[in-house]
Amino acid sequence: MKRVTIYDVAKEANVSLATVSRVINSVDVVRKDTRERVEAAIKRLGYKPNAIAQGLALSKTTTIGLVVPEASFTFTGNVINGLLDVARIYKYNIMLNTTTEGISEISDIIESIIKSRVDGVVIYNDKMDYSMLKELTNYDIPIVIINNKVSDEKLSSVYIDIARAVYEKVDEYIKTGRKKIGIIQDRKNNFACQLMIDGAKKAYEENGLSFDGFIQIPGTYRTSYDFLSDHLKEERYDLLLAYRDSQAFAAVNAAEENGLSVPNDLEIICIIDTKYNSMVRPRISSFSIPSYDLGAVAMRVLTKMLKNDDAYEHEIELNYLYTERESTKPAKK
Amino acid sequence: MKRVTIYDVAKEANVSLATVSRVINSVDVVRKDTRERVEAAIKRLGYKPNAIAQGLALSKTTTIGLVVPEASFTFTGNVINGLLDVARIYKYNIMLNTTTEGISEISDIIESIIKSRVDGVVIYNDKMDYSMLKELTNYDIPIVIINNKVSDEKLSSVYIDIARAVYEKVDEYIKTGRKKIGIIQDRKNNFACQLMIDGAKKAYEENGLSFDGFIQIPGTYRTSYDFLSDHLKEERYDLLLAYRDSQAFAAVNAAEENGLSVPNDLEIICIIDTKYNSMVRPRISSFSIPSYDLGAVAMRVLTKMLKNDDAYEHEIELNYLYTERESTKPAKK
DNA sequence: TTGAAAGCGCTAACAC
DNA sequence: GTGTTAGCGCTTTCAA
Repeated sequence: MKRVTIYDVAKEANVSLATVSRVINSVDVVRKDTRERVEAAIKRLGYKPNAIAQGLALSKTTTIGLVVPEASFTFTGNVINGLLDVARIYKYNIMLNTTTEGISEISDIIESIIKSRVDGVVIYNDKMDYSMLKELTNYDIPIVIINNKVSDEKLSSVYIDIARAVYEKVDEYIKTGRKKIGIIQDRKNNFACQLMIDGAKKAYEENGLSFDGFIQIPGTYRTSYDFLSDHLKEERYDLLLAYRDSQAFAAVNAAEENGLSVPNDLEIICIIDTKYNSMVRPRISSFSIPSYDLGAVAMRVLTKMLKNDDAYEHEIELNYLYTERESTKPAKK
Repeated sequence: MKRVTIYDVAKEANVSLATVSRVINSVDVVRKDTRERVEAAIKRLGYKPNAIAQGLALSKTTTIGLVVPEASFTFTGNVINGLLDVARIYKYNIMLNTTTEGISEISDIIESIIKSRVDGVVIYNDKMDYSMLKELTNYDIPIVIINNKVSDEKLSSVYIDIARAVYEKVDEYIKTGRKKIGIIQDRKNNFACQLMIDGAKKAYEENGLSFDGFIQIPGTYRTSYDFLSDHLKEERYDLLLAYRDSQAFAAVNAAEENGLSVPNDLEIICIIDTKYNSMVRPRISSFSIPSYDLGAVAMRVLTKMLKNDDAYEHEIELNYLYTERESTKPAKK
């Protein structure tokens, strides 16, 4: 089936290609009857405009680049869903790119983003590489960063104040006498993990204490679970904070297999929330980070940037909510 | 920063744009010193070829369309990872599209796929809509379907024989006297679920029995968990088969909260495998469907189709493996 | 209201 | 080995 072009339609409808172009772009000057003739021809031929040619003519692709960390999409998935739903509304296409461990690939991603001339980029990447940003802003293409508070002329961000979330929780625990708090390292989310530490530190310091509960997983251990199984034999905690759901599960399992009952002997809180948090037993208390909104808002901001609409904030903080479940002791009312 | 074009490079290097084109496409006729001059100019100007213009000139975008069901990416995520890894090797870009419940949107997706003139399409979608396929094959664009056994001239598929997996398992259970087997409906995976039923039916029939264990979740129940909590009060099963991990968890939770111990009073098997299966307690026995490979192989097949290499099979079946964990009784050795 | 023609940035004959 | 030029399919002035 030969691909039908605007010329074919023009010939079929007995008009010039300019007129066809006007019809498909709803330029309102076309007379009703010729428009109908063209529309009929389009339908008859099954014509679909070539977005590539349009992109070339307009220097505009209505495509945005999306960069996310590879590996698990459990949490990222929600972000993507939010982003896609909004992108659909505005008819934007999505070019998906994932970042892998190998740092060298970052430049490949930039290369491909620039080459494909996307109109904008959304980056959701924990190990935020500022060199990547710098290079990208060079091409002055609008960028929205998810989960990082940064902004610049062509750069906005949508994020959650994880440090504050942790700060508040830790402060509450310290004030109620549960001062031995650990934060489990998350190698795949170094940045977020650092924010957690920052929040904890602040809470400790404000209470005249100093924080030393960062639990580093030695490289010799294959999983957090393996390490925690050993670690919890020697070290007692009142509360363990994990970033990802799977790390919270690892903590629960390691605890219970060491004879520690959750939440009585050890409380556990997860930062991000996924459906799995309410599926395991005990259910894991967590902050419910609005992951879907993170994606949706990011895309919405990007569309504003793309139409040079200045009515938007460059740094958008979304609210989290703490959801108490069974892995923590009920708060005193 | 004005976007630099091939003309700018040509001028800078004092050659014609044809020569620049040859250099960036590594056409080997260029003399060494002029090539170096061009390369220097490219670097100096920070030139990156415009893939859109290339796409127009070549009628080839080196982009493939990927269609996946939205919602959870826990399992789909692995498929995507596999696909992306291979796509990266062959320098293909990915246009991501998700299908939602609303059936009307399918035509939008096709529309956007055709318009963007991708070179090929990979579809991973349970509720496989054959009308979608028909329309897509009309445009004779190479297509690879994941999780569905179909093929045609420009159509290949990569799949797993879920019916057989279930058949074998069910047969084994029947032969060891555990005949009351239930299959939990999965509304989000109707097709896969039907395959499970087919497999079970076959096993029952071959054993002179008939299968009536399909557990439909009434629409009035919000979750499988809610329904199973009630259902398991009235109905006893030897084995429950779930497609997704979350449904298996629902079954475990519902069972244990009804005083049924897993696996002693009730065994549970999950079809697809995710990391969560080994994180919950009891760990869930499952088939490990090679989800990553599903994506990787699909992409590899697609690249073969794209270069008109005929040395590939149109229907590729991948093997599954059964992994026994704690939600089933140990097989007698 | 419609058509002609230039141009978007690149590739690939075809000349030289 | 390198340059010239005609497309690729579309949008958008500018004329008519």
